[in-house]
Amino acid sequence: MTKSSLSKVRVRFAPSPTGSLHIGGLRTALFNYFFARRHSGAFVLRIEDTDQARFVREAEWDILSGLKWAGIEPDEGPQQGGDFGPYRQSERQAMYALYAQQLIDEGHAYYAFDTPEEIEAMRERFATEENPSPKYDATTRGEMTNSLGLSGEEVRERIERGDAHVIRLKVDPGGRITFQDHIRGRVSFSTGGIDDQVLIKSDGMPTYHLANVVDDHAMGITHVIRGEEWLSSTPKHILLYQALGWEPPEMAHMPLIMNPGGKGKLSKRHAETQGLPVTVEQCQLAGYEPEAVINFLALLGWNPGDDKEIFSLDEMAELFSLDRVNGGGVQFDVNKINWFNQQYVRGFSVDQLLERAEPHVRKNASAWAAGFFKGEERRRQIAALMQPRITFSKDLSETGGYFFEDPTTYDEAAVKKRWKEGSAELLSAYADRLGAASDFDAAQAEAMLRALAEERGAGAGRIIHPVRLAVSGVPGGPSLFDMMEVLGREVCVRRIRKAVEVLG
RNA sequence: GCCGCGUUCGUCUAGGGGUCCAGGACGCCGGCCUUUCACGCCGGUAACACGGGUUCAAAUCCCGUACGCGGUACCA
Repeated sequence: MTKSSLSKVRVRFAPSPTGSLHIGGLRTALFNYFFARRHSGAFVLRIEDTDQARFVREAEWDILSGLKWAGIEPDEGPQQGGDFGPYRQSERQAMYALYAQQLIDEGHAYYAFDTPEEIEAMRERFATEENPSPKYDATTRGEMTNSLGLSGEEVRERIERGDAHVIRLKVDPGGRITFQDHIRGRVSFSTGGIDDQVLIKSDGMPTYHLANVVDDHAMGITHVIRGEEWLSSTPKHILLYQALGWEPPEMAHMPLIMNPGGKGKLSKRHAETQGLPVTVEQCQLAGYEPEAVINFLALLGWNPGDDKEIFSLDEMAELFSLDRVNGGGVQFDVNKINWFNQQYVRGFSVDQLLERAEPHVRKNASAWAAGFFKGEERRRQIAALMQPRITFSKDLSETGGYFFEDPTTYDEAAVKKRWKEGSAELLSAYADRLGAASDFDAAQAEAMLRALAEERGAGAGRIIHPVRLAVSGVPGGPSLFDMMEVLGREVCVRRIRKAVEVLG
């Protein structure tokens, strides 16, 4: 019986607050969240702020709001509290110091006084072709300044004097660490390849390794689900669990999201050069719907085994299983995430679509954006007409401006193709009839147009296309007559006459 | 360099000894619908990294090679 099968599942998402929430991080959070929900467990947020140099004040807020946007709020965390707090590592320092001391007392760890320069010198001294980067480990620690070689007296003296020092784990090189990874199966490392890991840094802060192990244990974490970049740290962590006399949690290392092309982890730098949304913030700005983003992210490396692709958060949480997560890295495909977005946009009710578009429209200062908020019913008509033609809800605020403003230019290629000899005359006649008609709606506009075409012995297309051009300025868009009805008679007549004047 | 993980259409994947001359989705290309553009529908393109085993039978199991990625910090 493993520990996890006996106790309630507890997982954690443990980002360090160094910047905005990366979608790779969101995906890790998502998988943890799914696993927790699937097993009726708890999803814990822990902030790993032990690196003072890289700490970013707003990052914690950013992470939280990113998770909230995605719909996965933690059950426990710095904001929501919980029985295992505090949830920021900077507030748990005393605990790390306590266990570090215990490790020293029991001979599993030692003080080291070497300066970075001295360590660098050691590396240079022992570097060979086969081993270009020697480690601080069993083979070299005898050469260094640490409590293993110094007398107890001298160690005490140095510490009291305030000499900079760290605490290192004493790794026995003769062992082998083997563990069962839920995604990769059996994974095995020789301890000979592991250096004497720093546990407490000279500023008194714990390193990731110590803090992580202590907290996962103290917080009752049963399953560690994290990115593959941690796989080779896992034996260090298991060594720590052993030294502390604790049972390690279950492990699962997720495949990484790679740049398009497969070169390296998806990076912010890459995002900038290729315009990819790499952070939650960028996703929001680009107008992605959260449902699309989480659906896309979840299916990167995981799938429930059938052909279905569109899943709600709840469905995924219900179906999720670590056994169905693949081991290989996955490339970010902007086409696919756009397709997901389009699927969700198309599935929205008109009111939902409008609701999603609104914040984006508000940022748009154009005259027509102002017009967008004028008539409720009209806005709904426009949204309904545009819905099958857009990928992002915010496209409502970026294409289809002709619903609000008269076109000022006419698509050149379309003019060349559609504006023929006689177009001007036909359009003038059509405008006259529209103006004189007793009624005006889509059906009327169409009937009049077709009647005119027939009278003149011309195909309806000879009028439809130039009218579309006159009315919208562009070659594509919703059904011409629906569009005309929404615009209203006066506007249509005005635009047609204007086009006749401009295009001759 | 060393250690670890990975490798099915361009991409995300199904499949885990016979049902696979490998299925789905995105993309791309054609067609239908529509006198627009989309949507939708129909069709097409395209893959088991390579080499050895094991087996009556291998995409599936084993070994090796290649390639990719990750790690190799007082960063997480």
